[in-house]
Amino acid sequence: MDKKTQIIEIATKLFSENGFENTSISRVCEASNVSKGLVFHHFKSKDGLLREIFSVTTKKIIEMNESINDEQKPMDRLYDLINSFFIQIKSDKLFFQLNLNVMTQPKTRELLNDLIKERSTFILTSVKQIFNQINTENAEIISYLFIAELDGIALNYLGIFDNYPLEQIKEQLIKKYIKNGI
Amino acid sequence: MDKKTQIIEIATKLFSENGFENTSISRVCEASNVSKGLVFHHFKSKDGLLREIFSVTTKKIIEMNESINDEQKPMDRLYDLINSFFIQIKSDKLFFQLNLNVMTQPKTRELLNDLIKERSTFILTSVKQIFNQINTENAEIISYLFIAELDGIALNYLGIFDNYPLEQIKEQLIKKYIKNGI
DNA sequence: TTGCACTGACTATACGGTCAGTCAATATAA
DNA sequence: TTATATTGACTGACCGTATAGTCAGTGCAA
Repeated sequence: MDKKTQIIEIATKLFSENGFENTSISRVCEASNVSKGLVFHHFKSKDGLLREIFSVTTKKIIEMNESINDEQKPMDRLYDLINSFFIQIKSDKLFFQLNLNVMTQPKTRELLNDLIKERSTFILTSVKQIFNQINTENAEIISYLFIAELDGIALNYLGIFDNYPLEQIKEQLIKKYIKNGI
Repeated sequence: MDKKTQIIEIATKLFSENGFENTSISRVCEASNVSKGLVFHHFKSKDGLLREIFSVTTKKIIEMNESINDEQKPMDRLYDLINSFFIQIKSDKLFFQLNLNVMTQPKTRELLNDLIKERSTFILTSVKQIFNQINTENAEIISYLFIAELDGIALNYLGIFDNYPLEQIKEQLIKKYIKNGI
């Protein structure tokens, strides 16, 4: 494998597990069997490495979204969205962990500000599109609330509550958004 | 003012503004006109200082809740809860910032694990009590979702979206929980 | 021969934490 | 009242360590 890609992958894992500030470049080098010089050859700084990681992740999110965007009915797309969110949050905890981590730390949030804006705009637009097609009143505000709900669930599940009843919460969400008319 | 209290207050402010990992004890000392030795005289470590800060904050939350817990109707209490959340989030951004920060960083989350559990249990219990009195079906899950919504709103408002339409989101929340029957 | 991925020893700096000691206030004893 | 002992808040120089980042140089593919 390309060593540059390898550095990105290992760094993503370590940043997720230990947090960005608590992961030194030396540890990344150790874990990926690469010299310190090489990291700074490929990335202009530790901050630059994080930016690249965040960009790569955003690309993945966009690709994933495009692959789902079939010609389904909007209600089914919403259902799929909720389902895939809960699947992801269970299987890829670290990914969510890292994103929460960098978005809630003042320094990294500043560093990634433009990339965060770019990503969140994309997500808002996608969700709003669905609610618009469902013909929801107040689609924009409902979209904001929907995103807040998912983010809040991720936050509470990953960082706050023990024995978080994910499955029941998912059912409740589906009931709320799919079965009732919001 | 007591120098110990002063250290706690200044440290809270700096940790909130710059993040825990990005605030050195030296900077805390500078800002509060106190020697390094004194900080370690009062607190056994930097981590210990953070734990004390978090504890103090939890105490404040509990006190605040108890002062609200009048003999109001449960629906009014829910209304008050939502309102005071939105007032707080606007006026005390830094406070929320710090709490999100320490709960999403692996190292600090570990360090504060027991305190986070204690606080979140208290919050869940308080909210569940209200929904129980309203006679909500599935009060526990509804409580989890309600808390997730508020946390998500805080996260999105403080860390993700520009021009977050707080006021409209508040109205929508009230409509959902108070005017409709959830 | 040129260019580029790659190395690892090196530097400057900043960090958390320690420690010997100062000083003022309080308690004790005469 | 006066002299002495004890406490505990407080200082700042100091220490070992770890960090991000540099750079002169190596080896290899085109």
